[in-house]
Amino acid sequence: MVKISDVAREAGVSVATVSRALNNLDTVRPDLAEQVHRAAAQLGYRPNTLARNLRKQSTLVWALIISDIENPFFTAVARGVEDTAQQNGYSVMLCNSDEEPEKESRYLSVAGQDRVAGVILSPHSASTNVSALGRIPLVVIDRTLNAPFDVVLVRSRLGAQQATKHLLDEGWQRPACITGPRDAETATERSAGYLQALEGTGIEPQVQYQRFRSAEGAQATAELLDGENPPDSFFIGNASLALGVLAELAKRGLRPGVDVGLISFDDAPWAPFINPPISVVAQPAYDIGVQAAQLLVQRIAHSGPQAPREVNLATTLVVRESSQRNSH
Amino acid sequence: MVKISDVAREAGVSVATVSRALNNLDTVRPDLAEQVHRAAAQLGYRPNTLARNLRKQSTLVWALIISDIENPFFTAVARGVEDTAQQNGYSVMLCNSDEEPEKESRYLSVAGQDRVAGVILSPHSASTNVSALGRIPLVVIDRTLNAPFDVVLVRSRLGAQQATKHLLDEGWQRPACITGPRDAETATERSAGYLQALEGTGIEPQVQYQRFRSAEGAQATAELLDGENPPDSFFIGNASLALGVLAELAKRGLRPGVDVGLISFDDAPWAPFINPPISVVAQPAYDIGVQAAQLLVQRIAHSGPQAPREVNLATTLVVRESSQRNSH
DNA sequence: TTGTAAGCGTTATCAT
DNA sequence: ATGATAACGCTTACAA
Repeated sequence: MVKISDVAREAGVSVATVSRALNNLDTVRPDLAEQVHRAAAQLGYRPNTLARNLRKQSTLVWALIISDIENPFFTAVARGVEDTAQQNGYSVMLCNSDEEPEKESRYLSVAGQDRVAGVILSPHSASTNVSALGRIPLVVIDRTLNAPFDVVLVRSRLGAQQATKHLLDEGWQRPACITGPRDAETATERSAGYLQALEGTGIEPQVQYQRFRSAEGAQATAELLDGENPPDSFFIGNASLALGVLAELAKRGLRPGVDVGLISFDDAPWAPFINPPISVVAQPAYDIGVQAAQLLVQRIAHSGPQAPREVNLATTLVVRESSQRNSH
Repeated sequence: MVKISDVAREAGVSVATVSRALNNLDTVRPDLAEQVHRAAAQLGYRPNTLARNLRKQSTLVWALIISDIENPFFTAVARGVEDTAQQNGYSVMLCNSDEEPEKESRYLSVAGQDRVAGVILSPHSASTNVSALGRIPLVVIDRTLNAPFDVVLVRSRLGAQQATKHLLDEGWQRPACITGPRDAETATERSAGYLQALEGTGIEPQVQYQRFRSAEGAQATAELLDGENPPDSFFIGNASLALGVLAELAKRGLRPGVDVGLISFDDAPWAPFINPPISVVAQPAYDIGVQAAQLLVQRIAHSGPQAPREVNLATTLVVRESSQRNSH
């Protein structure tokens, strides 16, 4: 393996000059720099990242710790992070905490140990302990933390309110809300928006808090429909829940967009293609990733203490057929 | 930051002994080892991964380079790889090549540069150049490479044949095949299985080669249905295509499982939940990840030249409603 | 502007 | 079984 001293010999300069030239430090004479670059190219020199890391006590790698890699929302976020990282010379190590606190803390610990340059985290809970990171810059996404860090959020509540209002505007009379567990901020923000939309309408709110999974969506739907005051439409807190709702409705022969109204959070890949196409509240997932990455780049650059920043992004109401009346 | 020499002083031994004790090399007296561990714990010693990497010229990180992070198949693979890596003390850096050769080669280059301990790759094409990896162990998945490496594959052709035969057994008369582009091995293997199933039946095969995307699935369906010999059923090469097919069928008022038969490769999360539930050829995606990871662990352990191994996994036919006649 | 040399914190070799 | 000590390949004071 050709190293820096080989390049130095070939170029007839010292290793320090080679290092400076290769890192484009403008304290080196242009012609010498040129000479060094030629020598490096000729010998096929590849800097040894490992040595560089040890010397600088840091790497050019980010850790992106997300809570569910099988959720299309997070994969879109990941693409945003990755593209932006790339542009800034970083690689990203994608870690899937699978909503398990132990996995999450192990990844946090590995990130600290490996001296990654920065971390982007969608925390399992607001009380997630990030002390293992030491002074490594951190950006939080999707949910807030009980500590002052840069964070990128979406206005979930507003999106939920708009979706529910849309249901009402379409003429549905009794919308219900099926969302995630009470201890998930994303879940409660969405039900809060739903409740806001119902304020002053005289409609009695019905909210089901379940885990963000298909089976639970089906079960919640069944309970609501079998209840005293069966809803005629649904605002659903995420795409997995929506699948379960759809299955239960199909089982009962209830057609979305005709017999029942339906709108869901998150624009899953399947939403536009199934029958009928599903109306959704789309989150700017890719952009969340980009914004978080940009905050991280800045945080790394100005490593001094700096007030935490918060970025809030808007959702988009995408009206397809499932939320309309008599669309068939 | 407390380092190995601090532990050495605290324990009253040399740094060499500390290193040996901490790495559980049984060449150290038990009581001394005990003493070292206590000292390390007391001081809160955390080994510096960066120094270790430089010294060993390798890391405890794998690169997993997949071609599409938004494809549920690959995310399931990723989970299998990650869990197994974890168990063996490795972290995994997930890289999304997005089917772009340039991204793929950049990741290959970063992996080589960063001296990762091993790489698992779903190559964009059979001629992907992996020379940037040097002697870093490599395991290939999903598609083969024009070079002798360990590989984990699925018996796609057999799965496709079974699916098509199932369509025939259900009484469908003219199944068509919609699959990926001709230069994708996974695509052609699936059409090959379809063709095999039709051999000797007197049925005229109809195959559409398209990109693995929803829009193309819709278009192919339209072309087939508007053709001279419209099919009465479809064997579809992957889940994205299937979404497009479903959309086109809905547009024409054709109901899967009643007016038309339908079975698709890949058990997407939405497949069981939509109306009607979709029959599929399920790939053992998680297990592919596990197997690939295990091959990699072994390859790393026995770094000497060793004959490449090939693991072939079977698909599972999952019959739901879309492939049946008169299921309603 | 350039060169010399001192680390960065381990692991591994070689004596003892 | 243990201890000194030389790498690993780079970056960066400090000196010139």
